[in-house]
Amino acid sequence: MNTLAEENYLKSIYHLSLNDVTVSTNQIAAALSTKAASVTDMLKKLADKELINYEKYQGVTLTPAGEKIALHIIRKHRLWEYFLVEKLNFKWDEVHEMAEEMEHISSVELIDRLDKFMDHPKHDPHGDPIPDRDGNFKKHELKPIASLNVNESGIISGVRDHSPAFLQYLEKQQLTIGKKIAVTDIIEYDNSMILQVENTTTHISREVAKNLLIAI
Amino acid sequence: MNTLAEENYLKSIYHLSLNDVTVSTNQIAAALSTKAASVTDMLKKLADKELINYEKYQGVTLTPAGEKIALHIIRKHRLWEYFLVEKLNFKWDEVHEMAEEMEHISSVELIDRLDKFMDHPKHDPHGDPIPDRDGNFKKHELKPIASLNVNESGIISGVRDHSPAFLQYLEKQQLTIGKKIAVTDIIEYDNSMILQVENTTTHISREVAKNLLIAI
DNA sequence: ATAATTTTTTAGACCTGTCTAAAAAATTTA
DNA sequence: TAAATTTTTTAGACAGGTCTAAAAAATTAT
Ligand SMILES: [Mn+2]
Ligand SMILES: [Mn+2]
Ligand SMILES: [Mn+2]
Ligand SMILES: [Mn+2]
Repeated sequence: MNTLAEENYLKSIYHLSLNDVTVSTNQIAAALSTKAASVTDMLKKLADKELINYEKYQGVTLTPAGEKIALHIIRKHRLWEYFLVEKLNFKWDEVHEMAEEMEHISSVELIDRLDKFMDHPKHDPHGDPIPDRDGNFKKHELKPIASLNVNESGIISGVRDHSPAFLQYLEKQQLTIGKKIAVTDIIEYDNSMILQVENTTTHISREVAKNLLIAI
Repeated sequence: MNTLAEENYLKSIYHLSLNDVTVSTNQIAAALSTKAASVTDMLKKLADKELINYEKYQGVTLTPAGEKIALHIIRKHRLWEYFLVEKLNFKWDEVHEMAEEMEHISSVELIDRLDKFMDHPKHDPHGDPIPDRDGNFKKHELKPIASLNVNESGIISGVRDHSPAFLQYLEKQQLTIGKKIAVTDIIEYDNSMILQVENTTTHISREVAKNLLIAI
């Protein structure tokens, strides 16, 4: 159907489209750790297949067909991540690279059965929504803890940074998905925040507060 | 590490080596549905990597390193087949193509956890042995039902033909792994065999009898 | 033992996906 | 708005893997 490279480009374009309406050649190159010239080559191929809208120098957007493919890859990625954590007991910081390979397994029937086997999970281990087989999901509105004021609270529901280092740090601080947090103080000097997390008090930097998301 | 193509070649050579000490270029080409010229190209690469012993015109054998890789791919293939049947409820004739893709997922930790998740199965859904992480397995000695005489019996433990058509036929006749069978009669005219399978009587052709294996 | 046939290898081409270097276009700066 | 800078595209090359056609070696038949 589509090559591995094509799938990875479509997925990257989809993710980048969440922040910008149109996605640039250089953004894609950075996301895929490749060179701008290679991206241009691939954009032509994807445009020929009518998976993206592309005018040279104007950046790209996904066509409905391209978005559908991207969402299917993302569905597979997140279902496999859920499987790895819930069934094989991996930690949430260990599963991304494996899922990067597994998301390219092609069988639709397989992924539907996997979905059923796990009781149709709605979110992956990092709080990201899992699209259904038609690509639909309700995008939960999240905001960073950094946007809270003192005495405001919320439930941890996602992360903006998916790096193992960040995820391991959060795990150690018990700042995991589903935990209720409240802001007890904000240090004026560096804008760092003191949080109440269940029975314990935790001090996080502004940087961390920006990358840790709560449900609105 | 190794490319997908290299892994498929090593696996094919391994399987072909079970029937012949040395494996020919044409045999590999047929097994992989490719051309002899392509095989020769790849054999040079695998010989350069010291994964096969290759002298031109002399056929090939796997080196210990090549065999280790082949067994690891086969381990993954069979564990995924077991997963698909036992956990996702696929039928035994549906899983091979999916496993052909899944066997190339690289993580060793993943496959060890999968093995543990399923309680270290010793055989795949077709009765083939699953190598352990070091590539060891006890090769069960099997013989075709065709080698039995009247009144002899055995337990169905494997198949020689893995095609969906054959597997579906066996399923319909209840001739599945683990079933005890006894030969009640052999028809002289065409050498077809009458079997007692639990409470029912089944009539199978010589062709089927040759491809259905019992433990010795 | 020679000829005919089959198997295997070589030669040369092509496709995908990547790269570097250089040219062209767009954007930013002054 | 002209110059400097940045972004993007083009040109040309290369590696992996495949193919067809033809040559070479091995095997089988006569
Ligand atoms: Mn991920
Ligand atoms: Mn995730
Ligand atoms: Mn199989
Ligand atoms: Mn099998």
